[in-house]
Amino acid sequence: MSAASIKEVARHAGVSLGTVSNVLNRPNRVAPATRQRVLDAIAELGYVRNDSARQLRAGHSRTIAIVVLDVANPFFTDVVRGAEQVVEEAGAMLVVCNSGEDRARERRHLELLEEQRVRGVLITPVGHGGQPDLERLHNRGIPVVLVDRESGRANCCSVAVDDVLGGRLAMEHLLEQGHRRVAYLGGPFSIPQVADRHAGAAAALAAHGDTGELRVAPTDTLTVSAGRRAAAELVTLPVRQRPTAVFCANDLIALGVLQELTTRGLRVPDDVAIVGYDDIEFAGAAAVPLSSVRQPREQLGRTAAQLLLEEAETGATHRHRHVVFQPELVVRHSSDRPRR
Amino acid sequence: MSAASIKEVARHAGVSLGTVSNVLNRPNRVAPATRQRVLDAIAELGYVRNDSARQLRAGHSRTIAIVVLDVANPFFTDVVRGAEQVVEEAGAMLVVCNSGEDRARERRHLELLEEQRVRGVLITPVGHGGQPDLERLHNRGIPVVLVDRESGRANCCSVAVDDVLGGRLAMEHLLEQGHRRVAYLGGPFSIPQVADRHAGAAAALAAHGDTGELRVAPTDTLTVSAGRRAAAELVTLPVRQRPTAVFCANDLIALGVLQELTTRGLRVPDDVAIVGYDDIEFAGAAAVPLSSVRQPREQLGRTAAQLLLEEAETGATHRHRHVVFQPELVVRHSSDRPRR
DNA sequence: CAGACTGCATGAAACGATTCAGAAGAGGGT
DNA sequence: ACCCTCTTCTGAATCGTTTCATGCAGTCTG
Repeated sequence: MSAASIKEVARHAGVSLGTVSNVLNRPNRVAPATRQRVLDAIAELGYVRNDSARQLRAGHSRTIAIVVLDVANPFFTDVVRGAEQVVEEAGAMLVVCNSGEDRARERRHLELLEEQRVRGVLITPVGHGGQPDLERLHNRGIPVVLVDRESGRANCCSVAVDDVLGGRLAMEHLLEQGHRRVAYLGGPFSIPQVADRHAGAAAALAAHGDTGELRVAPTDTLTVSAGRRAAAELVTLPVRQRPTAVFCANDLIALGVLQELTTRGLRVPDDVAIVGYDDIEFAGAAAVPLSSVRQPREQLGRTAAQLLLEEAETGATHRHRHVVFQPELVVRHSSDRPRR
Repeated sequence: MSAASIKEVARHAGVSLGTVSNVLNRPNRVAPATRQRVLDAIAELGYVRNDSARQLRAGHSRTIAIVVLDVANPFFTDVVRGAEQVVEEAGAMLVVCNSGEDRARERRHLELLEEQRVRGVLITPVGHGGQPDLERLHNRGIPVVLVDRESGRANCCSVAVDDVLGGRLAMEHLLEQGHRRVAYLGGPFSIPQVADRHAGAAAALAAHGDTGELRVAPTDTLTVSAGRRAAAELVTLPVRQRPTAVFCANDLIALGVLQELTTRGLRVPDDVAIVGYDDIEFAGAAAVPLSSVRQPREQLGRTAAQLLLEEAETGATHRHRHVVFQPELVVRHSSDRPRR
């Protein structure tokens, strides 16, 4: 049972502590015969390294943490998968922590991670990210990379996706399909993504020159049912004022809109076209396959992890970088040119 | 920068090591005045406990790991959320590891977790769960709880959901709605869940007495596109042989079926009724809201974590338990009684 | 053959927290 | 004065690993 230490391995193999350690960490410094004896002893005793002792000595662990707003959100799960690839390649371990959009839980996680002397932290902070908690980590020499947040003038790396561009792409596409009355559904606008996507759409309309209208139908959350409610309201408009297309701040809203419109006998895309955002797995599997703006989610995770590892290795000489990815529009049927 | 140790705190406050430790761990053993001086020193130096040293001394960590087959699967994310609640309440930390259905990665994770001397492991193992890796953990005194796997005669606790019952509930419901030709879509049957759900459905049909048919349309995966393909094939049957209802091994398949049938002009539920399994978030938001068998996913996670903590505390005297939860059928519109 | 070098093995010191036997001092009782 | 008890504080020992100065043979060089 339990707890065979390096010392017992040494005794068993008839060598000293240091030699066993060398076999483990610099095998080629040890004569083959000796090495084999040690390896046999290890196998026989079922010895397993004690990482706590290692870390204590090393001053830090080899694990990297990612703190996400919601483990169940497909956006984050894909980011996690991306980060995982890079971290594991580097022989480290990725642990996933869930803040659940709760500042207190976020703080508690960060405290525990700090106690564990993690090698670095990837985080999408609750709120905008000017947290003093993050500041503290940084001061303590623990690298932090912001995910899907602009760090502004801040003192850490960040990876994000250009949401303004995403909004523009969606709007340009709708304009090309001939739409001139478009609604933007989403909210709250306190979420940077929601505001940016709208700003992009508005900019595209302005650049287009033609007269045209971008009506904003704010929602209180980014959920399917919020989408349904918003759609129900749009439908009450007189036909001549009713938007011929809607651009939704995310796919959940878009799915809600699709569902509500269909229920009320409006055809998508012939009566109302829809473009969503995020390209979640179900976007393509909806009753009418949904056009959507896709973000390079795994890529985001991979890059974030790379930046972190880089910073962890170079240390003080590190120069912070801010990587911004470009989203792409995936055109499916919900935004086909209406047949009239 | 970095690394204020307990020793420096002691010097700063003019007390000994042991006193600082007491302030941290048994504050009431220390005179209030002294305690305050120590706390001030801690605040001033920005001291943070070093968990590695703590663990080294204690012999084990306070983190609990959960190893899941797929971080992106809504089933597991809910289980994680449930486990989180319990683990955090107990003042421990939950780390999520992703095996991605890959035995090698699973093994690597377990090795690292063992090196870290985690307090316990919740796991849905790749395959059936007779792994020697798990055996090793157990021998080393690290409690293991199987999630969504029957441990058979095995030497650890387990939590699971009765999939046979779930299959029965779905089938009984369809029989009640008057269906006599039903298809079961799902696969591969090597997945215990797929086989059990079918077994339950078959049992319900047999118990019903009446003649009736349960046709099996095996799929190679449990995805939306697999569902579409299977549905496309069903549609080619002569109307008199075509099933009037399908029971799908999970919701993704069900959504695929719904989509394909709709595309081909068949009405759900009037021409074909559908019952899915898992009750994922999108089940209720589908074009036709989907009837589905719901598993108590968070509950599963909570209970698993409770069993684990219990075992970690009681130690050798622990008696393993196997908890089986009952699923429930959520009836929506995809299985409404057909109007004819 | 002295001196330099190489290859291999050694074991004490350090990392930082916890624990525990016991010292020091205060107060009470006789 | 003496013995007890109680509270409060002390500091050495300990956990398991890594590192590094050191030692010991043997080999090569001139």
